[in-house]
Amino acid sequence: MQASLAVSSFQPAEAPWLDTILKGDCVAALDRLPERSVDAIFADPPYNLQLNGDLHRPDQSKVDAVDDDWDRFESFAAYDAFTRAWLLAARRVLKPNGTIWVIGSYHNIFRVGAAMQDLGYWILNDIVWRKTNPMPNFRGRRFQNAHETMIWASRDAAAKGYTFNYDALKAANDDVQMRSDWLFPICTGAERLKDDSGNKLHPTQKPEALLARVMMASTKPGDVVLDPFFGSGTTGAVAKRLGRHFVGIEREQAYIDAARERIDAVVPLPSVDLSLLTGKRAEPRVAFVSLIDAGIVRPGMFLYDARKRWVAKVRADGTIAAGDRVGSIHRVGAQVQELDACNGWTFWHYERNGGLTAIDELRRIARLGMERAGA
Amino acid sequence: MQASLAVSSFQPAEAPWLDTILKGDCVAALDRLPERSVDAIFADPPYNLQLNGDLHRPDQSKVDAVDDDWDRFESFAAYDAFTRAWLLAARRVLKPNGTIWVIGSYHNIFRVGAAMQDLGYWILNDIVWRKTNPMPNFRGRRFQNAHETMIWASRDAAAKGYTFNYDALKAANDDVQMRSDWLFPICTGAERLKDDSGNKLHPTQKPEALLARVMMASTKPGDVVLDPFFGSGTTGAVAKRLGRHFVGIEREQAYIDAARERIDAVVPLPSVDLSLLTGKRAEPRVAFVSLIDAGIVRPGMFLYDARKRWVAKVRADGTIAAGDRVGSIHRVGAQVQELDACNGWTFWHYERNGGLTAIDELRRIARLGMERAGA
DNA sequence: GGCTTGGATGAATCGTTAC
DNA sequence: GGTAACGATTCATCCAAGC
Repeated sequence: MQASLAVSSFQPAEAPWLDTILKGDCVAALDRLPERSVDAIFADPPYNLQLNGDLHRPDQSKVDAVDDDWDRFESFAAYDAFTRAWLLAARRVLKPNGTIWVIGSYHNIFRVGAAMQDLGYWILNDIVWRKTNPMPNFRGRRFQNAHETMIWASRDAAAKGYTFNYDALKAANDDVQMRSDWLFPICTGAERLKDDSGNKLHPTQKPEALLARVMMASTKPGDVVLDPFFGSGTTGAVAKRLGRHFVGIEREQAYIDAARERIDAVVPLPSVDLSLLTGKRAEPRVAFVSLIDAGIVRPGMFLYDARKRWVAKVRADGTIAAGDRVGSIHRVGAQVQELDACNGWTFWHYERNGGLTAIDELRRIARLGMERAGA
Repeated sequence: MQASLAVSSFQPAEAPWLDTILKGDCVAALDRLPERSVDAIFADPPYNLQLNGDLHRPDQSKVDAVDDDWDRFESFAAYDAFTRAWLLAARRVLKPNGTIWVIGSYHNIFRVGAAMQDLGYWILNDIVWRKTNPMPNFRGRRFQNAHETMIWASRDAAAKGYTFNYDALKAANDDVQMRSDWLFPICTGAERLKDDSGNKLHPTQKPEALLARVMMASTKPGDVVLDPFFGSGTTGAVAKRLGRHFVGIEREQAYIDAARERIDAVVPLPSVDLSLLTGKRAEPRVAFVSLIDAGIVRPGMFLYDARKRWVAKVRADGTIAAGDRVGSIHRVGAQVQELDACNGWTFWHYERNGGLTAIDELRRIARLGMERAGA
C-alpha cells in the first residue's frame, strides 16, 4: 500500500464562487452555479418536524425545539415539492462521478430518500449516526430517538467512478471495513456556536467529526464540497481543515456572518497529514511478461499453488502452461481450479529458501525497479 | 408504578382465524379479516433489491442472493402500488390504538415510510437493527451494510392510547431508556430453519430476539399480532412463546407447513421475564480513527514505541506513517519490527509529562465516553 | 473428550482497462 | 461502443473434520 496525494484538476481562477457562501434561496443559488462543477454535496435540509404545541421536560422547563419558519411546511406535498426542487437543482451541479449526502430524521428522511430514487440518484448506503448523548424522550411514550440517518448516493446507477477511500477507512478502523453505523457525540461545548446572548446560534449544528468522516470517505484533497443548507458552516470549516474547497448556500445573513468568521479562524492541516492511504487498486499495472523482460522471472521456471496441488511452467511469451492448459497466470489459475476467475498474482507461488512465496512479491520488486527508472 | 397484567377483551371463540396461517395473497387475505381486529402488525415485505448478475466472495464462492420471484418488481411505481395496497388493507384491520412495524433496507424503506405517512400512519420511531455479524462488502466499493431499519407507527396521529411498555423496557435496559438502535446477531445456527437438503428454508428469516423485543415493547399478553408476510413464521413462534396470539398470511404452502410445525413445537413461557431478553453487551471495540473524531488524538501527533526506536506520525485519515510505511497502527507497528502482527494499542506510545504512555490509555478514555451509548 | 483447523455462509442494489 | 482480459476483494460465526 502507498500514500498518494491526488488533487482534482480544478482551477480556482475559473470559479469566483469557490470557498464562498452564496446568499439566497437554495434553488436559485444552485441554478447560478455551473453544471457538473462540484465533487460532493452535503445537505442538511429542514426536517419538517410537525411539532404541535410546546414540549416540556419533567421539571417543566421548555425544550428549545426546532420551530423556525424555515422548518414549517403546509403538508407532505409541499415538503415533497420543496425536496424535489432542491434535489433536482443539486443534481445538475454535481459532477457525473460525484456523490451526495443527505441527513435527516424519521420525520423527513423517508420522503427525501424516495424523492432521491425517483430523480435517478442511486443509493450507495444509508448511514446511521448513533448519538452517544441523545436527548431523552421526556414523556416516556416512545423509544429514545438516539440516531439520525444519512443517505449516500451517486448521481445515477451507471456512475461507478465515485470516490470511496476504502483502504484508508479500513486502516483507520483497526483493519476491518467501515460499517454503516457510526458513533459520534452531538455537537456541544466549545464546538457549538453561540449568539451574543449565549444561546445556541443554530438549532441543528452538526458535529465536525461527522462531516470529517463523510469527507475523508468520499472526497479527495482539493475536491469541491457543496452545502446547499450551510447554516453555521460546519461543512465549510471541515472542508477547509481537510484541504477541500467548499461552496455554501444560506439565506440568513446572521448565519452567513457567523460561518464566515468561523471558517476564517480554521487552520488547514498540512497536506502531508492529509494524503490518503490507497490500496492495490491505485498501483500501476504490471504485466507478467515484464517480469521476464526485467530478468526477475525466467522462462522454464516452475510455479505452484500454495499447497502444491498444481504446477505450471513459465513460457517465454509471458504465458504459463499447466499440463495442456496454456494462458495467462490468471486464466490457467482459474482453469486448474475449475473456477470462473482467479488472481494469478496471489494464486501462483515460486520456491524460495525451501518454502513457497507468492509471485505477487516479484511484482512488488518489479514495481520498485520501475519507480527508480521513473517509469 | 404498578405491575399490571392487562389483557385485551378479545374472545377467541369469535375468531376462527386466530393462531392460524391464512394461505393466499396478502391483500386478499387481509380483506377477509374483520376491521379493527388486531393489536399489532409486524410486516417484513419484499425489499425490491434490484440485483444484477452474480456476486462472488474473494475466495470465488458465489453469494446466495435473494433472487426469488416475489422480490422482483417492474419499477419503483409498481413497488409503490404494491406497498400502498397492503399498507391500506392492513390499516383497516388494525385497531385504532394498534401499532405497526415494518422492516426494510435502504432499497425499499424510504418508499415504505413515505407511503405510510401518505396513508395517515403516524411514525413513532424508526428503529435501527444493528447486526453483530453482517455480510461484508466483498468488493470494497461501499460501507459494509451492517443494519436494517424498522418503522414503528400508530394508525394515525390522534391515536394516543397505543401500547408502549416504557417502564419494563427501561428496567430491562439497566434502568436507562431503551434507545432507537438495537444490537442483535442475524439468524444463524440452530435457530435457522433448514429444508430437507440442509439449505436455508427461507432466504430472509429474522432472529427471534428481534421479534421478542418488538412484542415486549408494543404489545400486552393476550394481544393479537398480525404478520402479512409470514414466511418461516418467526412472528408466530415468538408470539406463542410470549403469550400473544398471532395471525399469519403466506402464499407458499412449503413455508406454511414449516411454520406450522415450528410453532407447534414452541412452549409458551409461564411468566414473561424481560431480563431474559437482554444480553450482556460486549466491550465496545474502538477504532483508532474514533480517537481523532473525539479530539483525543490530533493529526500530526507523534507516536513512539516504548524505547523510542521508532517514531510514527498520525494522519487525518486515521492511519499512521513511519518513514514510507503507511497503514493502521497495527500494520505499521508490525512492519517496523518486521513481524507478521502487532497490537498497535500497546506498542505505540505518546509523550505525556516527559514520559511515554501507551495509546491504550487513550482508548480507555475514549471507551468511557462511549459506554453509555452501548456501542 | 477436547482442541484446532478448515470450510461454509448471511436481504448484496459490490470494476476497470485495453483492444 | 462492445468485448475480453485483467485482477481486486471478506467479517463473524457456526459446524464438521481431524488430531
